Amino acid sequence: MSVAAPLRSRKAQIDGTATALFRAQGFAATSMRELALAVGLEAGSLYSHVRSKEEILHRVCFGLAEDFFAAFAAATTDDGQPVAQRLRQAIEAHVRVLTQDVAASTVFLHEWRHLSEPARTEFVTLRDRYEAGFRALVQQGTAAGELHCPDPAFAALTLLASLNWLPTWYRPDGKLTPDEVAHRLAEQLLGGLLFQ
Amino acid sequence: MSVAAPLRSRKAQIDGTATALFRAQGFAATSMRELALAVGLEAGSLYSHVRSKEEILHRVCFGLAEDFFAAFAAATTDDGQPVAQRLRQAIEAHVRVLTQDVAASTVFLHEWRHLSEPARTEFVTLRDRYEAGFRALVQQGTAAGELHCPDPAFAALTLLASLNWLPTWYRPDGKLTPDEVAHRLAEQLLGGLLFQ
DNA sequence: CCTACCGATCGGTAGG
DNA sequence: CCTACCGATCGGTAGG
Repeated sequence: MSVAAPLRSRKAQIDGTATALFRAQGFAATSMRELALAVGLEAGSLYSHVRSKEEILHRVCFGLAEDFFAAFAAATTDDGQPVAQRLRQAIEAHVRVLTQDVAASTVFLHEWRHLSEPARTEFVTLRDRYEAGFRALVQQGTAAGELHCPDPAFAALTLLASLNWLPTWYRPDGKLTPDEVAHRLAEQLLGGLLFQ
Repeated sequence: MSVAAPLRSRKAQIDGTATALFRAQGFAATSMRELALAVGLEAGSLYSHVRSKEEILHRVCFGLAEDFFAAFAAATTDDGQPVAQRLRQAIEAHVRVLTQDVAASTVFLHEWRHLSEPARTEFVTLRDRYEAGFRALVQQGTAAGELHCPDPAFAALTLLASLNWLPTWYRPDGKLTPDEVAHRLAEQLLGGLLFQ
């Protein structure tokens, strides 16, 4: 007795479609009826798979936060590499997560304010912690004499900021692969930080 | 007979308050009743000063577009300066417009998609033209051997992108003045483009 | 997963 | 500038 079958994939389909709609129109301007139509269900049926509209947003935002943390950790595990090299890898990792799912990234970057408390505060805390990781790298690099900048905290902030506009212009079907984009961005941004 | 008095300033007050609300919550999530309350009127009274919710958005978006164009033009009028210097001035001018009204800038950067046609297309056209101005500078600078980058169009795009995240982190009451922020950003970004 | 529906709220208008 | 109100639409639920 009872269901069982396509529950998992239905939910994933709903999340994915919702992400695309949230990206294109914003969370507030996207209605559950619109989502239902796009996914081929009646409005009320959505609630068999999803508790609320905000629950979808919550999953997207915190899911991507996990991706960013995992990518950063993998990119910066110390192999005795110079700090500048680890920073370069962190930049490229960040870009790769952004390019992997542009829609989800846009939602992550812009729509999180529609989370209600306490989720909203939790999210901001995560973001701050992530930024602190970059800040630490820039500070270490500066202390080690590998980077030169008047204010490491400012440099780290604007460095990350430089990357986060990417979902606005990046096209997955463009002529540059994600890795090429990541490499060029790192090159362009680090060129201003590295000695020489 | 008839009114006359505070019409102008009321409208400006409504625009300003709406801009702050649009920034904080997004256009779609901001109701006219909320705006009315914030401005000390009843909901219906708003429509004595304003034709529609979208009209406010239209004014903010296109008003700021004018500011950007004017600032760019003033910053790049040729005094026989090197291209790199004109690019630096364009960057600083862009940052100064952004810092001058962070709320309006945020709306300009993010909420324009809630414009309906044909305004939306007009807006995108303006943005493209503005970006083309930066692209031309980077291309000229590269051709003149003042800048070095593998792909001027890519560099111009990401350069501007780097600046546009500013409203997300910039605090008018921070320790850096707008001019200092503008200068540091230009320094950090151009450092990676300039020879040496 | 659908039908039918709830109360709330939306942008905007009429008439003064 | 207010009161009173319009039709539409919203997120979500009940009951099957």
